[in-house]
Amino acid sequence: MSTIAVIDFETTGVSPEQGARATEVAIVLLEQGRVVDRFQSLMNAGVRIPSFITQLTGITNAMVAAAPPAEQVMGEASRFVGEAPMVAHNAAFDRKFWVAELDRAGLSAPQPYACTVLLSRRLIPQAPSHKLGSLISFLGLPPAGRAHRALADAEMAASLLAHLQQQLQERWQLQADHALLSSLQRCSKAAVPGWLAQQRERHAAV
DNA sequence: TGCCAGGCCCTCTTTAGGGCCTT
Repeated sequence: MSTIAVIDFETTGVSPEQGARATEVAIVLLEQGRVVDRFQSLMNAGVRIPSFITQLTGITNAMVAAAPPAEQVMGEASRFVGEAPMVAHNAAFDRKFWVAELDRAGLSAPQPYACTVLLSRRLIPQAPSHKLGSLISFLGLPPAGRAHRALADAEMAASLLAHLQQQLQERWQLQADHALLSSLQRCSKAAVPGWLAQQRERHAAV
């Protein structure tokens, strides 16, 4: 049975190359569209949190100071994910921090990533916004607690991913595993209808 | 004080520019 790990980081900024560090990580394991396990932890990377980040996330310096070291948390997160493929909302962002924080902990990051922003732009082009919270609201999916906290955002991204997988199955009769989603996100939006028809024919021929 | 990234998409494009999305 294929397991997908949906991840979300809270951080001190947008770029590890510019010194930003992770402050919290959450991972939700999905199997056939259902949540089967969760991991969440604040982490202490030894950096101060900018005030606007505290306003955005609610994560304070005191909270992070009381959290376990970043290296320890990333080691636990890495073991939790294993070799499962990963998905995030704007995966380019979370993947950078996944790679950077694991590298600091002396660990590799071999997992492939897919992105729910790219997927939703292709499968839900009519959405007025492709921000995570906006998509959840637009689709009528249940919110999962405070936005901009890692577990709530990971739960919402998982809910969005399950919805996209269901859409692929109901509208195009495609079992949306990670390989299919990764291929889909590399298509241009204009090419999606033809690509989906091609995939369905291929699936029917098997 | 103000700014800082980067990959993707769309269009008034392709020898480019601006907006989106993440914290």
